[in-house]
Amino acid sequence: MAGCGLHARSTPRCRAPQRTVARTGRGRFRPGPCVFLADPLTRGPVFFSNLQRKSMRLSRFFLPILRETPKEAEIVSHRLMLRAGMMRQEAAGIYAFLPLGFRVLQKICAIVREEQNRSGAIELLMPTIQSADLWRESGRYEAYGKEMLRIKDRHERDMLYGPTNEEMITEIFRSYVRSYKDLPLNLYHIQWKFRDEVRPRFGLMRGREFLMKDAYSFDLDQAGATHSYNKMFVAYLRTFARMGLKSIPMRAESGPIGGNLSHEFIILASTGESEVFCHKDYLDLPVPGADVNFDDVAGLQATVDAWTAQYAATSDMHDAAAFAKVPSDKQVSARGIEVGHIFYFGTKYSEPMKAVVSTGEGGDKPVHMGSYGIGPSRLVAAIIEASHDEAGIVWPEAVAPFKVAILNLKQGAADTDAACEQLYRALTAKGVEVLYHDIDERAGAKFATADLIGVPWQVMVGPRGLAEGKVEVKKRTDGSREMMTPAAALDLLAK
RNA sequence: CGGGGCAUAGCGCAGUCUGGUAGCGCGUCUGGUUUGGGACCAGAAGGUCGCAGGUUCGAAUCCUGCUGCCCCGACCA
Repeated sequence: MAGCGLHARSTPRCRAPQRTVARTGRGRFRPGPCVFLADPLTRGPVFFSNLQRKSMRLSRFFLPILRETPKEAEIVSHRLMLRAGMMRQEAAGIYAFLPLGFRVLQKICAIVREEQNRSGAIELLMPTIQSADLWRESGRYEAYGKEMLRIKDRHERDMLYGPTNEEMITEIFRSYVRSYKDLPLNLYHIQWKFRDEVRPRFGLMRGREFLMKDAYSFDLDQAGATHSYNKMFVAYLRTFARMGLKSIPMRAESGPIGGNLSHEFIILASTGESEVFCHKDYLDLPVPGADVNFDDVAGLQATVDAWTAQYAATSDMHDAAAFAKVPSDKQVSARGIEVGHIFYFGTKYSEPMKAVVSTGEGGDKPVHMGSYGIGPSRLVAAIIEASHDEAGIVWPEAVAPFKVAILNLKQGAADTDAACEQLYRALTAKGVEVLYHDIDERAGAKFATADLIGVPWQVMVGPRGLAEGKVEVKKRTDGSREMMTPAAALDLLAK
């Protein structure tokens, strides 16, 4: 399915941290309902920023930490998400996001939205349930197979839980758009999808229900479609970079349509599902800034060219001979996880579904389309795969559920309680997202919890430091710590 | 869909071979002592042993069927 552009075929192999080895398919991204949360670190539009509480006291939060790992979890991200109380499995491949996980999902969605919007795409929201008739028009109702969850309503009408939305968006487009003057157009939404995998596995990495951001572009001709494709290409580079990830676009199977306009965006993670091969230079290529001009056709093309000039392929597209031509000191073979997939498929749907526009020269012609997917729910897991250590998750600041954790090392003592309270209020007042660990637990337990849930900064407030008027600030990424006055900590963390 | 495994307290497990009325660790609750890397003592609560049949005086344990979940493979335009 084109929609499939959004995912991919796959063949990966997942290496769990210690021993597990698993294979995974690539190709999907799962998305979900979204609430949007403004990322305090970004410029750009902010959406519904007040829907989410900035700060929380752990005593009033819902954070079911597990000390031991449920045995069904094999890969790191799955284990850590369960232990950190981020999600819960409700059925094979179907998960509930608990508050902590939901916050991360929202952060991811917010970044995806901002970058989609920046590139000129427009958000709408299509339903999860679709009519089979729509799919009969494109011929995919019969072609899709058992992966599609088919449902009958009370009137015995054939319905389905959407695995993707090409048909629906094409139907919407053709209902309103008649002229080339309304092009180009790129519409996207972030919605739950369902693909009834034969074998769901690896937690969020390959579930059946998943949140997906899928965008669909419409252009008069291939040249226009290429520019639309390039816009998404650049938006994707920015999106993943903002999440603290190094993503590398890799040429993907273009399928029966032909052409070479399809790329998978792979992030490197030692426990990644698939084997990837690429030129080392990709690791240092600069990502376009927020001021990139998306209307600059030549400029965008130059950026895309730079990002596709060198060798980069997943194992199933790997060409050993071509890779051998890369200087040996520049050869990188690693593991990766597919987090996005963009695809140009021309008139595959517009033709059978008659999505045509007048050309200005008399007559109509089917529009050229492309579809572009990102899997926010899969990204939650992918980011953990790419960023964790023995103690737990290490969130990149942009997607962290909270920026700071305040650990009261002696709950109930007047001085530490007062210092924590003051710091909590001051940070919150400055808009910093804080989780105040105010439960009466031993210091060690608090350290373990904070490390596990991966909050970027920990402020430890204990009698020892307070005696000198100081608190200790620890950075989760490298474990470095420094004693400083509460005022200095406030300064450091609120900037 | 083929192959393998698991299902006993919230989580991790023992008990099943050799039927006799369910146990350990963690967690939870009470009280006390503790308090800078997952404390200690004392006490307590918590289980249709996945479901349904069968064998038996008696089934977590043996037999049959079913369901769910996990892993490997196939699949993943």
